Amino acid sequence: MFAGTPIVSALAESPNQTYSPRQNAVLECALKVLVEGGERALTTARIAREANCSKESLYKWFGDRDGLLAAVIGFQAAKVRVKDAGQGAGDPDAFRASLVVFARDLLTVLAGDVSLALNRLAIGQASREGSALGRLLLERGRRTIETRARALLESGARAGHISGDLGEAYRVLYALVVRDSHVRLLLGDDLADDERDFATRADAAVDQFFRLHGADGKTGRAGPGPDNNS
Amino acid sequence: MFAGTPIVSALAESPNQTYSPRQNAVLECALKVLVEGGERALTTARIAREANCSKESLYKWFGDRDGLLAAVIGFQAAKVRVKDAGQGAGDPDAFRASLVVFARDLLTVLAGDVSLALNRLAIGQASREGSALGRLLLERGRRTIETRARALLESGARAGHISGDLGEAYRVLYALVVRDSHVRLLLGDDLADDERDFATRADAAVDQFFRLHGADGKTGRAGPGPDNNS
DNA sequence: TACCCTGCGTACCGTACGGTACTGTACGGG
DNA sequence: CCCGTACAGTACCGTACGGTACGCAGGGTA
Repeated sequence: MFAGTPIVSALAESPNQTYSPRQNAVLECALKVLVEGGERALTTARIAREANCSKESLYKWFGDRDGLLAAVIGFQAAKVRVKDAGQGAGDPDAFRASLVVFARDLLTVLAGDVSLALNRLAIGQASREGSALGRLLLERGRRTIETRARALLESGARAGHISGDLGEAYRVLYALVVRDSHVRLLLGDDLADDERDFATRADAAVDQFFRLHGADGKTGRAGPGPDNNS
Repeated sequence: MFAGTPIVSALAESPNQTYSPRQNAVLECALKVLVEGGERALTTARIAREANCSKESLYKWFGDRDGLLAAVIGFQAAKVRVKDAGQGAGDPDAFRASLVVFARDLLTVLAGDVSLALNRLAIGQASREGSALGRLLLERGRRTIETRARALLESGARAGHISGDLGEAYRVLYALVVRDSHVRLLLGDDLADDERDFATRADAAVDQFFRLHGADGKTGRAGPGPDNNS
């Protein structure tokens, strides 16, 4: 996913606390436990046992359980990097293709086990404690996605492919791509077969996006806008 | 019909399980506790204390804690009724107004304390236990909203105001109205000022919906296409 | 009055978890 | 060789919770 691609603007990580390799290994282990068993399984004893470390070390490194959870979220967010996808903005087809790639990536990330587990964790803690984890997740995870998309849209706007407010355009694109799939997945619902086809969904969503925010007349496709509805 | 004898799982069958007034009062109280303090506060002891009943009664009525949670969700869902809003379909303006009302109601419900608390509860339990609560919530809560919207859209389609597949239209409408607000609220994020203006949001979303699914040329408004972007 | 049923209040039990303290051990520098 | 540091492993403690058992009051019935 972020394998060989070059890393772009990794956001000013001033508050980004870094950990030693050993601590990162423990966090990776905690993440695995979280994904496998949910929050209920994420006990300090289990993490310590799974990671072959002592509970005392956990508390020395991360303060308390909440600090550990925050570290897990920050650790995962640090692994996600913004792909450099703002190229080829001059060509309408290339721009459209970039949007489709973004949409497909977005769906893939949101539907992933790790993302779902972390979001469930943050949502479960949102009621108490001022939703610190939720804000952390939004700040670290969502921000990177948004910056990537906005850079893409901005280049498209400069090339005259789309019109309208960029922030509004981003939100519309996000809505058309994700729809209610994220919440339903968080609730444990299964996506329908056609909903699982992220490539087709991304394509259709970008079509609809261009009908709302494409520069006048342009659909982002070679031919006029399709009408595959019965 | 004697109430209180059978201890059913409340999840499997008997979807129309009804409770005595006393039990409903207890469930109402449990709902209040849940909204105020989140799942962590929803302990059997606290419910019993708050509702002036004994823990033993709770277990006799609802089986165990999970049964109680399921009963709370079912109890809340039973309070939500589908408003009969499919009138005036012949008039385009009235049809559009009905959609706007639906959109505003949808946002209001999803942003409500009770809805957020129940969704957080179900999401927190989604990882373990096969996400029974999540399915219950989707089945009871979402279904009613969807039926109302689909009836509305169907009447609009019959009157020739919109085109395209109805299911697709519903999902697009939902996406344009809700966007990512639901997830962000679940995560504890605060909506921006303009996002909190549900009336304006509903209006704009319906505008966009008509541009995607309105019968050719029709925007659902008296005048030409709107320009609500800054 | 005797009996029974319902349900409140509460004491109680087992367990699980967060957090702490203690011990043993490997390592590295002086 | 000694000492400080870091860390694994584990025993331990206080607490909170789910779930159960028991006592007791009120009301209905005969």
